Amino acid sequence: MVRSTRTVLKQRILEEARQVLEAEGVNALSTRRLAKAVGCTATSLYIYFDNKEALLHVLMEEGFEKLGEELKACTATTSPAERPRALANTYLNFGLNHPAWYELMFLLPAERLGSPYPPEKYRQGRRYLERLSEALTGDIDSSLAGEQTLIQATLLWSHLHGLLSLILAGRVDASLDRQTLIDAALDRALPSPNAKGATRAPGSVDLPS
Amino acid sequence: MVRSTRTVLKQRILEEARQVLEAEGVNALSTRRLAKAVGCTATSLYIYFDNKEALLHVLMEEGFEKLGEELKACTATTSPAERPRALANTYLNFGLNHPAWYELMFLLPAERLGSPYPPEKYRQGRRYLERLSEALTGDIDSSLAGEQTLIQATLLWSHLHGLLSLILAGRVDASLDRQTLIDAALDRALPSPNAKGATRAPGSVDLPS
DNA sequence: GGCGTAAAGTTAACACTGTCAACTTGGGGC
DNA sequence: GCCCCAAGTTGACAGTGTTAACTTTACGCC
Repeated sequence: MVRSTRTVLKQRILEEARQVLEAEGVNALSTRRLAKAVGCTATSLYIYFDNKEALLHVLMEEGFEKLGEELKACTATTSPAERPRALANTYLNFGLNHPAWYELMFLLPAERLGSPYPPEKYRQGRRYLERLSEALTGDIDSSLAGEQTLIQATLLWSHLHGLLSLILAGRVDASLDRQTLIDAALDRALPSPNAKGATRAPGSVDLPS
Repeated sequence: MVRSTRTVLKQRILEEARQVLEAEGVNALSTRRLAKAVGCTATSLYIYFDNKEALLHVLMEEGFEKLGEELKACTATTSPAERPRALANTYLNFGLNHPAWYELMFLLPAERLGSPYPPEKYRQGRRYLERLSEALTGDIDSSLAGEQTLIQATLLWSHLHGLLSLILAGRVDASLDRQTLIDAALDRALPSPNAKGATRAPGSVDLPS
């Protein structure tokens, strides 16, 4: 291993990890493989990360960052009325377009990530819920509405997450059109169904394949 | 290894697997561990199962069977009106009371189960959807309603599955009462919300811990 | 400019995992 | 009583995450 001046190795490892994740999914990530691809030994990884789990946490936070920015942008460019549906679409699109990232962030069993995922790292995740809550309550007095709003936001999240899980795992009936299913889910999950008919709602999901 | 007359070893392996699954979760299941606990070598497993995946499939089918029977019993003992909510409660209870089984059956990433889960083994799973469809349409002309009903059933399933996933992964806000959340989910997810107020609906979820 | 030190990386090993080829052993049928 | 085939084992391969002990290298300091 050529000793790199002022360790860029960590970044090269992470870059390789990103590529492997996107190309082959989360369980193709192995310490030894990353090390080999990057040209060092497996133990060198432990200079920069406490363990494999810590490496995955870094990746997860990158994912949270990315999703967070997309949701933020969505919030900024939509009216309060259309915001809930637009946010939901953004969330779904993220999962459909980056399935491996979504699996890493939300689908990976907690045990494989070192039992309790550090709570402070969930703050970023909580922000999504707060953003959803704000959107659902109309951006005002979100803290006043309190529990009831948090419940509604959690329910919306669970619905989106459930649908995404089933789709990504390939468990939905193949005869069902994905977009139809998603539209129906949004109509059901969102409080204000201004279903005017066949016109696609703003920010509708665009399928990857 | 004492040679057992007329192979009971397979059953002993499965029994041990069930115990490990329930006691320590799905990723505590390892071929060598099961073999050691049962008193044979790891390779003996391959006499009775093509591979580890095949063993897990057997367990999964047992789980499907169990869930299927609970749903069947629920269908038999409820009126058409209360059936959808009762079925949903049965599904949720199964997941909450047997988290490891639920993880094995619905949460395990498909890749870890040998890429395409044999489609014919999904028939059992499809039955749940059909049962849901029947319940949602009022038990009559379920085949006539067709796609629209299948969509609604899939949406209900995805909602229940999403909520269960988040709860089992410990990702819902700790300040939220689980039962409150579940009740709210059922009110939202089910078509006929005869929410008469504080009276608990029949077949309401009873929490395990 | 040589030198010591601490950081950066490596080697070798441990304890696991799933899986296979080749071997041995034992019980039941002829 | 013998033979055969199924049942089970041995030993190995390739892979996983991880650790302790070692070597190498870059950099600041006198």
